[in-house]
Parts: sequence; structure tokens; C-alpha cells
Amino acid sequence: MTIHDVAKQAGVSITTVSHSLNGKGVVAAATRQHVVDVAASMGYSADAIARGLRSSRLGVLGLVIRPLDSLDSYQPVGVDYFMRFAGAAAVEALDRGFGLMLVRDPTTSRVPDIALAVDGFVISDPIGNDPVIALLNRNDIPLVTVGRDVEHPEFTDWVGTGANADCAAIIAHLCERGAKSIAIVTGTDVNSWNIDSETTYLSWAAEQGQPVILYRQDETSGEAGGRAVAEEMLASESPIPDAVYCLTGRHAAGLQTRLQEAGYSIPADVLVVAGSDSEQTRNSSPPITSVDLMPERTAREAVALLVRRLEGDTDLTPPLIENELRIRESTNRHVN
Amino acid sequence: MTIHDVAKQAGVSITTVSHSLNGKGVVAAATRQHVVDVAASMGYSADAIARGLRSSRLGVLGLVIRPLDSLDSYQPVGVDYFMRFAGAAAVEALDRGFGLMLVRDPTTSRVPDIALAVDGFVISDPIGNDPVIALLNRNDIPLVTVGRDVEHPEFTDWVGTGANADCAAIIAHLCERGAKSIAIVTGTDVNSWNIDSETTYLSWAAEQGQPVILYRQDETSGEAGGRAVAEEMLASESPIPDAVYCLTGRHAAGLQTRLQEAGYSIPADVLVVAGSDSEQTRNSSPPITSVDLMPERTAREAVALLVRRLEGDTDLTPPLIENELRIRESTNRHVN
DNA sequence: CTGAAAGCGCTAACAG
DNA sequence: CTGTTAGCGCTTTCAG
Repeated sequence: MTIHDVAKQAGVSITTVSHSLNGKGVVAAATRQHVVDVAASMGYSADAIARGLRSSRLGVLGLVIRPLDSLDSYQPVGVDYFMRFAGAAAVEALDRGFGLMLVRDPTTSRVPDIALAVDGFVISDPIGNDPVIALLNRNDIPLVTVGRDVEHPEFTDWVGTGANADCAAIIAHLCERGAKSIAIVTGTDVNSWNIDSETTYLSWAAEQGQPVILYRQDETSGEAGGRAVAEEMLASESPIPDAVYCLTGRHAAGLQTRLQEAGYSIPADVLVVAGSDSEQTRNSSPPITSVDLMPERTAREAVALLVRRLEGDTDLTPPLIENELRIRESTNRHVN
Repeated sequence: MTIHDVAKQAGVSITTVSHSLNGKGVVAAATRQHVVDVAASMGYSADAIARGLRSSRLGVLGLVIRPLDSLDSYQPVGVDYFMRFAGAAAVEALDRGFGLMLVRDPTTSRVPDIALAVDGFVISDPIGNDPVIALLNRNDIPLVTVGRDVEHPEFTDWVGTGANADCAAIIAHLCERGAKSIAIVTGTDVNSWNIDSETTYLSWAAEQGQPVILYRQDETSGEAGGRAVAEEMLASESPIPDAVYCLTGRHAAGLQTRLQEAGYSIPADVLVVAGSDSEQTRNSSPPITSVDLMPERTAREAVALLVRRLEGDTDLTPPLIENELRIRESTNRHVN
């Protein structure tokens, strides 16, 4: 079933069919309507590939979630951020007439050719000087990131909060709940989430003359990694901090459990906060206060921004997503 | 950068380039190597769209998750089955050189044209006489389902267990733990999971002369739906069953909570089991014994099967995935 | 207002 | 063994 069949059936040329169906060119209203009707009755729809060949517009968006490349697994247990992100991105893309293709790091693994034929990419949490971004730039593929490439401050097409605001809010919350010595546990990926959080923490510590208690722990280590950090704290000469901010929910959950095993009570002895809400933070005992990174909203905004860019809407300011702090039992300590 | 550029650079015709790069035709080894080298040095890779136009092979697989269409949301809270499924499917597709495009029900919503240009589809949990399957068949798009279309027993290209085995295993487990009256709570979607579970339950009841205690509750109702079923049980004249098998984890969690509020103790008074492991079943108090539906393995097998079909491997027996029962506190009652 | 015709970049017959 | 050529289904000038 091709455009020819429709043309024959409608008694016009293929040009007229094309014009009628796409609203291009100049076609008599009656003719157009007739063609549209015939096409509809035949259940015709233009071949997306052939159309793409001419217009070099496939109607598909690519999505690459960088932290999953690092984790080397698409199934980090309990971490629902990425799925919620991918699901929302897919829905938003669909609503805007695009498909959404999930791909892995197109620089390393064998990725289908089609990956570089998509109309644009959303890249979640790029690392510094991200090779994926470089590859896409080389191929002139428009892209939007979620979180900055920390080495490319001049690139502004990204959505998110920049973790600065979250980190500041967390610190304020902990201080309000009486924290005197706040530790931070970041991940090791070089993305803006880790970098900005650390920076904000450090400058707060410097300003307030607070001690710096900084741990960096591989994201892939999960709850075990959180336990390991707790272990280090317990083994250290200095006293246990009275508040710990772990960026990942899995670190937070592991750390909290280990501290409890060592006889510390949460939140009475130590306040615990996570920078990313996850199954682990919601369901620990006690549940852990966490930042809801708003994966659905973020994904939708990222896709929306990309699509508007593709449609030629040039100078658009990317939206700043405000994350929300979910306050739970792990910081439920009241101070007078 | 087209095949012409490479041809010019290598001093051969475009045919030779095409043949060399695709391993087709007959090209002198030296020539082939030379072309390959030149192409590599130029960073050339064939345009996937143009190639697709000729071969009508796009290199992309479509994935539609029917229950999400019913739920009308890609973010059912706590349900990680689909995300794990989608993630694993994407990885498997990528490993086999395909992209994976997530789309919604292509019959109802406005879905990009490209959706019908993909090479094949994986359809998770089709409903009876699924219109999506009909649409794809009409367009001659190969497909594999996860779970049967209950109205089309002749279609055998599906992977999964058929919920029969799970249901039988659950019943056996409950009996072993001393259950005397077992209730089942299914969903309302007309998919093989619901239908087969119900059938197995009914025939077991008939064979054993057990009373039939059957509830059907909308999947979308989540935990509230589970509570509602508990409510019905409490309001009923007959005594509360001493074991309840809810297919969805969310129903199970809601039901358990409501029964506990009414003064029943789990597992002492009532055994609770869920047919689908989820955040809710793992983290309820007590944790709920559940079937691990093996989303990763299932997804990989489904994609693998589809790809082998696409590659012409015709008579392949779809694998039967064996799910695993995760036994937890909610059925921890020992009988001598 | 409508249609003929020229490609988009590639693959695959078919000649040479 | 290599190159010429005819399309794949569509969009888009450009003539009629």
C-alpha cells in the first residue's frame, strides 16, 4: 500500500496526495478532502522510513541514561528513578508525535546504526566531557541533557535543578533539626549531581566554619557501599557525625542500617538524609528523608525542550525543576 | 558524508563500497580491506534510514506493555516489574544490534508513524483478542507476546509460564502451611495471567471440593483496591478465609493492612500471598510471600525469540520461564 | 490548481 | 572481480 495506490484510487497524482495529506502546497479544498477521505478509507499511512529519507526526520528521540551505563545494569534494585524517567519521557515523546528509543552509551557498545539517525537525544546525567555528547555533536544531532556537563558550562540546554539548591535545602533542614556535624557521602561519577552537591557542601562548611566530613563512594556499591561508609565512620577516631547526607538512597539505607547495628538510634543519635528518593529510603526503618528528584516532571520537560528545539524554537530558556524534600522519620527530631 | 564520498576517496564505485562494508557480493579481499579502512578513517557509517528504505529493516524493535495502557500511567507506584522488564528488553535488544522503542497502544493514541515501521514487536500481557495484535498482523509486523492472548490459543509465539504453574505452586504452598480456605483476588484485565490463575484455582477447588472464594478487583485500584476486598471479606457473613492469594502486589499489601487493622494477625490468622513481587510485597509488615515473575529473564527471552524469528529462524519453541516463589513472613506458619 | 520528474542514500540485479 | 543502473516510497521543485 503506497502513495501510488491512493493516487490511483483517488484519481489524482501522487503529488496531490502528498500535498493533501501533509497540508503542503496548494490544493483545492475539495480535492484535498477527497484525497484525505480516500486515504482514510484505505487505511493508508505514509511509510515512515521513506519519508525519513527525504526529510531526514525519523520521528524518534533517543534516550541515554548515563548512570545506567556506569552501573552496567539496567536493573539497579530498588532504584526507580530511571524507569520513572524513561516511562515519562516515552509518554511525553509519544504525546508530541515522537517515538522514544532507549539506547546505551553509543560510543562503546555496538549500538544500532539507527541510533545516530534519530532526531535528537536526551542524555540523563552526563559525565564531565561526556564522550556521548562529543559523538552526537560530531554528528550534528541536537541534544538536551538532564544535569550539566560539568566541563562544559557554556552548554546551557539542560534541565534540572543543579544539585546546589537541593544540597542547600538539605543542610538547612538538618541544621533546623539540630545537626551540629554534618557528613556528606557523594558518588564517584563525575556528573553535576555529585560535583555540585560537594561544592555546595564545601562552601557551606567553609562559610560556617564547620568541619568537612566528606566520603566518596562508588554508586554501584549500593547498600553495601553505604555500610562500608558507616564502617569507616565507626572505625574513625573522631566521633560519629550527628547527621549524614548520602546522595544515593541505597547508600543512605545501608549506612543507616549499619549505624543502627552499631547501637546508634536514628534520628535520635544521627539524622540521615538521601539525595534521591528510592524504594530503600521509603521503606527503611525508619523511613529516610529524601529529595524527590521529580523524574516524571524532569523527563517531560527535557523531552518538551528537545522537541521545541527540533521544531526550530531557538532561544528557549530551559526550565529549572524544583525538587521536593520528602521529610520522613529519619530526621524527625525536634529542637526547641 | 555519503557512500559516494567514501567511493571517491577509496577510488572505487559505490557498489564496491556497499559490498565491502556489508560483506555482500564478491569483492577482492584487498579491495574490501582498503574500502573498510578508508570508511573507518572517514568515520563513515551508512545512513540507517536510507538503508532501511531498501531493506525495510529499521533495526528497531517496538515494545508495548499492555497493562500500562490499562493503568493509563507509566508510573504505577512501587510496581517495578515493568521497568525491570523494559530495561532488560532494551539491553537485550541492544546486544543483538537492535534499538528498543517503547510505545503506547498504537491503536488508540496518536503514535508516531515510525511505530509501524519497526522490525518487530514485543507485547507484554496482551488482552483477549488484542486489537494491538490485530493491527500488527494487518501490517505484517512480526511479534512475540509475553503471556498468551487468551482468545487465540493457536498463537504460540509467547514466552512466560502461563500463570497455571504459579497458581498451582501457590496453592500447594498455602496448603502445606495449613490453609483450609483459600481465597483468590484476580485483576479485571482479560489477560492470560488473570484468566489462567482463575481457571487453575477453580479447577483445584472443584477437584478438592474446596469452597470457591473469588474476588475480581481492578488492577488500577492498587492498595485501595486490596483494602476494599478486605472490607468485603469483613462484611461478609462467612468467616474470613485463612489464606488469600492476590495476583497483584498492591492488592495484597492493601488487603493485608486492612485485615491487620481489623485485628487479624498475619500469618497467624491469615496467610497472604501475592502473584507479583513488588516494592509493596517486599516491604510490608510482615513482608509478603510473592511470585518473582522474573522480568529480566522474561524480557531477554522474549527479545531473543523475536530477533531469531526476524533472522529467519522459523520453528523455534518459545521458552517456558519458571518463576520463583519468594517465601516470606506472611506465610511463615508451621504445621506439624 | 495539478502533475511530471528529480532526487534523498542506499542495495542488488545485471552487465561488463 | 568491479561498475552501471534501476529502483525503495516519498517530498518537492518546477512546468504545465
